[in-house]
Amino acid sequence: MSVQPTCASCGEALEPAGRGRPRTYCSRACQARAYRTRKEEAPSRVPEGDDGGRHLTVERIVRAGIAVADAEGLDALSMRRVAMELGTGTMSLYRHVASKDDLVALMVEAAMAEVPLPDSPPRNWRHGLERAAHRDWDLYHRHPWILPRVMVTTRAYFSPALAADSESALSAFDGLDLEPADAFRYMFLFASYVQGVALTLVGDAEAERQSKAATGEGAKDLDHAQDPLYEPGAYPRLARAMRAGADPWDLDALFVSGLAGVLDGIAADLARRGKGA
Amino acid sequence: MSVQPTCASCGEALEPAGRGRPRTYCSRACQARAYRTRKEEAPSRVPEGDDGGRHLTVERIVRAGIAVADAEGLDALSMRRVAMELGTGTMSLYRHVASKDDLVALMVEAAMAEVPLPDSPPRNWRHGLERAAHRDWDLYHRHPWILPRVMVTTRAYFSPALAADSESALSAFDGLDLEPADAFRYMFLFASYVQGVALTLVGDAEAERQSKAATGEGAKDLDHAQDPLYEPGAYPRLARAMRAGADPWDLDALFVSGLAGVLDGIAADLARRGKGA
DNA sequence: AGATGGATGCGTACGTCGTACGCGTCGATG
DNA sequence: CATCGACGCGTACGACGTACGCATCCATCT
Repeated sequence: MSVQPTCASCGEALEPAGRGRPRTYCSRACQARAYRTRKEEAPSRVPEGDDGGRHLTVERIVRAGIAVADAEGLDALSMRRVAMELGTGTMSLYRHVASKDDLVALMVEAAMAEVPLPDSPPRNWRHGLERAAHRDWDLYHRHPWILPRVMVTTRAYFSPALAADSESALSAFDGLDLEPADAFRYMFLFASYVQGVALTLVGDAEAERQSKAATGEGAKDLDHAQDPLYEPGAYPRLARAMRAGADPWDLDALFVSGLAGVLDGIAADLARRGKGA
Repeated sequence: MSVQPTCASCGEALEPAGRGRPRTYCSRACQARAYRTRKEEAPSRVPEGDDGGRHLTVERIVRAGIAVADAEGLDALSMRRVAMELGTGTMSLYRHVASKDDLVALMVEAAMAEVPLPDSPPRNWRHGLERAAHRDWDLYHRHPWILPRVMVTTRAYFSPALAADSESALSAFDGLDLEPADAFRYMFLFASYVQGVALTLVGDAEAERQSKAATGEGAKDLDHAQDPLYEPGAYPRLARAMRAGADPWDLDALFVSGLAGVLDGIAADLARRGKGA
């Protein structure tokens, strides 16, 4: 009887998994099963509707976690902090959540479920992708902290919400009779761009929260004086670009502008393949 | 005399900065100055060439840190670990490095400096951006751990290497007589895409290292049986795409394919503005 | 030669984190 | 009324970043 940890779903032995965070499940299949069974066995003591606030549930824990992450970033999320928020002991959380990793995964699911997927078919593929892009953009605006998690999800974890998101984006090409591999390539280009911009958005949000906490106010525009990025000299082109235009950091405008470029690129490839639509 | 921390460069008071990691410098200007002075005052005791290995220097520390991060990921990087690698006491590192945050910043600089920027002017803007893209791609292949840092750098930190990278990419448009703001928009689109793909690359690298550490071998293709992403059902389009083609996870191929799309998009916008080149 | 003072190495200690373990208490069921 | 599983949580351990202060070394100046 060694101290080897076991998969929270199938109970099989689970290697310590190198130096990274300890794993909770042994495979994506196991994680998916855990989600399913959790949803099925929900009504335990309280008949589900009753949420007076006394009883500790997964939903309450996840909600509290999301509140903390929204307000103060993923760095501020600790099990002790969530427990304090709920007025319970730290270890009580582990009755409902397998690990911190698991909690964050559940938070991502819940946060993504909050922004609905479009349910009507798009007018055309371009409209479909634009809708999908703005949905994601909205998501990252509300919950910037989901990005670092998304970035690891594709291979290591399984996320129903993320899969549904991809599925929805892919459905934009439904009528076009594309090769599945081509549709996948387009979606990959599209999703990579959106996530790439999200990186900047998240970095901005983080920086803004930090400077807000430090100075008590949103220091949106610091003293660009002696900021090396704004001084011509080492980076003349960059400096010119940073000073130019209204505000190169109007991320929303940059996002839609770049998105148009991405869609134009896809359109060019579609035209080359004779699938105009 | 309070316990308030001070900026490592200008010595000014530095607010605790919310919940995030404690800051080391009070502004990008201060960080840039710290880099400059550090480079100037380098020859202290040992005349610089002598690197028998006995003496502790910033370079040795940074090299050790990079080695650890390359081999085991940023999660495995701790001050104690770096010190052990160098056979010194943990706190000795702080004589040469202001904080862990500072160390990571220096590691990013060193890692990026290792892959040279092109020094000849590009044949045309497309060639210039392709060169830049492949340089970044090479970078993320060698040092996946720099991405989470890059993602926060734009606003909160200043990185000479990153600025030089952007400057180099911008130079692709040199002959075209573009508005600075337009060139910036193109670069933003381009960089966002590259970073977005890098997200997937990094996630893959992380997952691979974990499964390698766990099973002792690179489990490149797990049992796709009962993997919910490969089973038609909940995600039919996605499942079809995942099964389709040779290997949808040939990231290098996906990268160049998507890059072509991005460049086509930029070309379309250039043509619309009558700047064909 | 001896004194001095800054630069350097590092041991100890504090407060944080995730979480293993085990005890106590409850409520539903026999 | 006895029992037993589900639940809440107090304590403790080994990681982490790093503040602080002492010891040592060497270049310099008397």
